[in-house]
Amino acid sequence: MYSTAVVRTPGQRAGITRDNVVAAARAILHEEGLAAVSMRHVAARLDVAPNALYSHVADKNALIALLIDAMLDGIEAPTSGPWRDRVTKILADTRTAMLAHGDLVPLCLSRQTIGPNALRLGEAILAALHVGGIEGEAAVRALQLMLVHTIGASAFEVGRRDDPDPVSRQRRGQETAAALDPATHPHTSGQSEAISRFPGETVFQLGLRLLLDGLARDAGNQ
Amino acid sequence: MYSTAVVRTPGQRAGITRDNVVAAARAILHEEGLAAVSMRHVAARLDVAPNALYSHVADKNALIALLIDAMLDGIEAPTSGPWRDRVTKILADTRTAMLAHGDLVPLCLSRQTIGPNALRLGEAILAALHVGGIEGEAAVRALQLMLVHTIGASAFEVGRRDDPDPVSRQRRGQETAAALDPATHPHTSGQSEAISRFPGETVFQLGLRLLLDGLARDAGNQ
DNA sequence: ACCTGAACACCGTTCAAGT
DNA sequence: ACCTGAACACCGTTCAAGT
Repeated sequence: MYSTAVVRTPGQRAGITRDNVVAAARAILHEEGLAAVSMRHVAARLDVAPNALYSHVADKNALIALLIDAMLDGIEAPTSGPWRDRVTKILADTRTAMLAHGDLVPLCLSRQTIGPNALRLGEAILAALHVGGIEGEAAVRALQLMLVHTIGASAFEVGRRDDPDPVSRQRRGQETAAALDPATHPHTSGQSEAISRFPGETVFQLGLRLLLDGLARDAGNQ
Repeated sequence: MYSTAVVRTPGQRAGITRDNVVAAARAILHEEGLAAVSMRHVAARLDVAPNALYSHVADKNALIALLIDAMLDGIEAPTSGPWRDRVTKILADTRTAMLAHGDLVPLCLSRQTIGPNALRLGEAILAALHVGGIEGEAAVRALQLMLVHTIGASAFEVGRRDDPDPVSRQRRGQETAAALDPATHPHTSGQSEAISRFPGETVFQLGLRLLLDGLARDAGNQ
């Protein structure tokens, strides 16, 4: 497929654009996962030398930032309906998009994403909060709070989904059997089954509801 | 310091233990950050060959898991006082520990941590929730919800703290100026200052309060 | 401006061998 | 069981050079 013999000499151009680079990276991300998204691998798929990418992207970090915003591409922001429903819809769609790109989720929390899609959806949420009487700095804190919940819950879910049986995996590395000892860990041992599960949709909706309830109440009290 | 000439022949032992490996990794983590925590670097600090570590640790993944649990080492779980204060104390201390080991935080969300410290603190939170009338599966979901918030907010904070001016950094890679256009992004442009800030302590305490309020209310209604 | 060749300074992990 | 030597198959990035 890719990495067929390159027949270009130093002076010739390959006709690569930044969109091409991002598209190739996305393809690799979906087909082989984040670990396979290396500069060299992306370059090979485009049939260019590894360092050719640096003409279109500052470094790998910048490429990842582009991938993150591209993940939010299809999400639309409703402009009508009750404000809480609007917020919930946007964040639920965001969660769905993140679950489809699991590898990328942990990176979303640890870097501020200010791509066009992130800005568009953030603006829509601030607009909806405004309708609900949440404005100014309070609205920004509310947005950040809900982003932490949405991205955090998604990362939590992906980690458990992609790592089916961490108990038996980690057992040959730590003394985990203590969790099952009712003497030292009565509550944990009784709920070990529930702990190993993570009903993502349920927890996401529950947390978002609790946050919105509280935020709406705080706004009303002022 | 390390990587002085190794004078051991194949048959001889270096006397390394797993605790030594973890300690060396922690030292590197603190002094040079997560990126510097490589198997080869850790081995060099212990004056052993890179592959010698595999006698004490399954792979790098297992080493990271040990580092994560070690991060929670000093946190104590209160056994008296109001149940909400107990939960808040444990999670606030967890947040503090995470902020001190910023690099590690994103990894905490994407992998289930079942080391002894994580289990100990989880048990303490479940015990406190029990006092508050939150039991069984509801308690587990409450715990997961609060962990998502605590770890998520920490990751959010670290990402912004360690990346001081992401706007000017990413500007040479995406069209971010749209955020400042009042026509398309009225709410965002008006709050761009507040958005670039993230008052970690405030947001953490706010979110935890809202979650606990809601959880307590839900428990009372049943 | 865009691309290649070559290189630098790294990675994690495995395999065979030594005591 | 614990460790070394050597190797495999990779990384991201830079520098000089070509058109």
